[in-house]
Amino acid sequence: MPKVGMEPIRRAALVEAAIATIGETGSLDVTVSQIAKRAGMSSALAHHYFGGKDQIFLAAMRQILRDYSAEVHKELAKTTRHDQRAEAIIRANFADSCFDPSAVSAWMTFYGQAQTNADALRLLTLYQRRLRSNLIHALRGRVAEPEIGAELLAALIDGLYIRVALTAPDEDAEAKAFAMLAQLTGDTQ
Amino acid sequence: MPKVGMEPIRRAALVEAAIATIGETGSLDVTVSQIAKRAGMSSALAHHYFGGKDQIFLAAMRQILRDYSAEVHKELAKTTRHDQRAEAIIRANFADSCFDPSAVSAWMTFYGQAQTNADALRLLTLYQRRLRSNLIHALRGRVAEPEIGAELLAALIDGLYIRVALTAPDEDAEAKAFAMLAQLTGDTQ
Amino acid sequence: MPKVGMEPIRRAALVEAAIATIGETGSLDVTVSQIAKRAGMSSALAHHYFGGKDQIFLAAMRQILRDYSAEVHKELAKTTRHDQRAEAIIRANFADSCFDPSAVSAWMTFYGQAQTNADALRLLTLYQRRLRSNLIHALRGRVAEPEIGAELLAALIDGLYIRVALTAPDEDAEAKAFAMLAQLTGDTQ
Amino acid sequence: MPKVGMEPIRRAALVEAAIATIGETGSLDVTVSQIAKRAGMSSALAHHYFGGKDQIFLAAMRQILRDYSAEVHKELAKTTRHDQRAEAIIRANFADSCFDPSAVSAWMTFYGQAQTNADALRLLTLYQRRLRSNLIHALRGRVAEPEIGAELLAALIDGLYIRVALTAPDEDAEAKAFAMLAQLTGDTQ
DNA sequence: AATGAATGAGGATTCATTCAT
DNA sequence: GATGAATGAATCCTCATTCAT
Repeated sequence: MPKVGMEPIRRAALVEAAIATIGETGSLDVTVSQIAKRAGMSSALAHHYFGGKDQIFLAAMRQILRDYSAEVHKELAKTTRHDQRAEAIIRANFADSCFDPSAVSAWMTFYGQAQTNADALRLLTLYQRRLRSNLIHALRGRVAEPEIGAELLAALIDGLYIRVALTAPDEDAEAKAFAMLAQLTGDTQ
Repeated sequence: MPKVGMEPIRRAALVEAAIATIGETGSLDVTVSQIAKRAGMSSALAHHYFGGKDQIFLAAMRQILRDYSAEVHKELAKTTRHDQRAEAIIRANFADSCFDPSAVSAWMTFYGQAQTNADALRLLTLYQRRLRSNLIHALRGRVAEPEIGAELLAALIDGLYIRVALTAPDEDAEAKAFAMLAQLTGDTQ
Repeated sequence: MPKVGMEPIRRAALVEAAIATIGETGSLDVTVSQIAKRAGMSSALAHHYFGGKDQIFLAAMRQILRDYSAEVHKELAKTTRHDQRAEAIIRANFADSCFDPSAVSAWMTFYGQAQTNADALRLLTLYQRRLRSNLIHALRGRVAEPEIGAELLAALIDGLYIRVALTAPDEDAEAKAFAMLAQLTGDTQ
Repeated sequence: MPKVGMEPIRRAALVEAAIATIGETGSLDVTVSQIAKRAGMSSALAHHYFGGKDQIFLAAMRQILRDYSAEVHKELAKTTRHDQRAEAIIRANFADSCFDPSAVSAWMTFYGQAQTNADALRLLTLYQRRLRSNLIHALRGRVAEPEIGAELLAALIDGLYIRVALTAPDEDAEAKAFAMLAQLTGDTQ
């Protein structure tokens, strides 16, 4: 057991533990000690590596976004047909991994944080910009005004996500987003 | 200065102060003392009337929902034409009062709370059910499947609200919701 | 046991406890808890009344200076002869109370604090200004240049105090200061 | 790059870094890590060489005293006339190097430390004894009672130093000490 | 010789909550 | 009805110190 080069390992463990703890608790009201204990180290070490609670949270958020991006890319890679890209994005947004309690909690608290924490807001904005530009690209050629269509679809995705994640876990959000897409593209269902 | 019958006045003052304080802080990280001071009384009294912090928050949320409902009813009352009801609901959801920092903060923290706090979740579900049923009613006769249309429109409203409230304060969310409605009803703009 | 009007009592108790604790420890490395416990209350209450550790220390320093001032006035009040005032001031500066371990500790840490803490520096300057002006007044008519004489005598008093307080507890500093005064006034001893 | 014989170099670097850090901070509230980093090594190594924080401080104090002694000897070496020695000592005590922020800080914290730390007290006593014996020697033949004169002058030097270092950086302490010396020796200026 | 890793202990501060008046 | 008094519990963070490599 080498005692060198632990930093990335510890950081990753802490980020994972942070997400898990937030997920279990359902809020940001988790202590550094809880996270550190779950990650198998002292809270002092957590501070040593991250500098403070906020930065642990921020790292966790970045991880969530990375995971989400990976999901999107995975789905996009599955198809080569351009007219299937929007569907792929929708599928990614409603993948099971997105409804993992940890992810839901992190995401919701994320929205809360964005009001106070500039870094959180920046990350959130980044996510939204990416989703929007992905959708614009995917809708080009399929709808008359891709910008507007993307905006609507993006908002719908966020809105459906919240509904399903919070209040209606059993609904098929994906199907609804597909319906909306059909509506936008004028396809007959 | 009568010393009796103060309860409702005190409670209202506390609820108002709670909303204002949450709005200013941008999070639920506000102390009972802050709220009580703003309401012009001791924190002990706040506890006396509400029993605890959580219940103050809950009362504040109820108030927010009441305000929101009032806005909806006000808009609905402005028109007698049934085919204007959906528009009225949209207008209510994007009224200036909904973008008041206090309201945004309360609403976002609400989403966060809903994961842990059963009462918060119940209130949130209530809101969503009401919005949905209002929309179903409003869309009846205008779209083929009012249930699905309502679902889409509701999700879109929530999604647009989050976007605009958090990351794009200058965008015209109302116009987009109208566009979506036109899309659903098949109206040419 | 009335439960109202405790603030001044608590504050006084804390200040006294702070001085005593600093005296016992011999440094500013004392915890708020220690002070609070000695004063018979929780550390939370200490914070409640003073706002923070620094302010407790500051209050303690003010108390030390008040005590010192009282000593000076007491000695000055003992004589009506103007040509005895300098002697009175010297006596006050070397009164037993000034060599109380608590006072010595507080005074020394005071010097240390003055470099970092603006308030501490202000208090220290105040003390020095007062001593100087007292001495100028007392030397007027007895020496050719009261300002310079006062400066010298004041420095000598501080210097002797430090020596005696720290390294030579058994020396008679007062006698030396009298010798210096005689030197300045040209009196034959 | 030889790996042997580093000890004295490391120790010297740490001592210098300690003095500089104390000077910058204005207090003893500096961490071993800060000192070690400034000295270009890990805090673990600092511990390895010195055994603990206290010993680093002590070494720093010894260095300060060494520097001070060097200043005294330098000034004494400049003159061969015995009746100029007292002046030389005074000049050394108010040399610019003595008012270097680092030195002032170290010196003041020194006074504070002396109450708790036996080693610090020993060093301080050593300094005072040396100053006193230097002055006695220098005053022999110039004043009737060199012992008393030395005592007075030593106290005056310390007192003036504190005043000037802490509260009146622009005053000419040296001139005042000269005035006092003239007073003692009965010289007309 | 040198260091990154790791922690235990502690400390200031905050706050919801209770209680005597 | 109302409040000042009071606190226990908790939390973030710091730091000297130790140890394996």
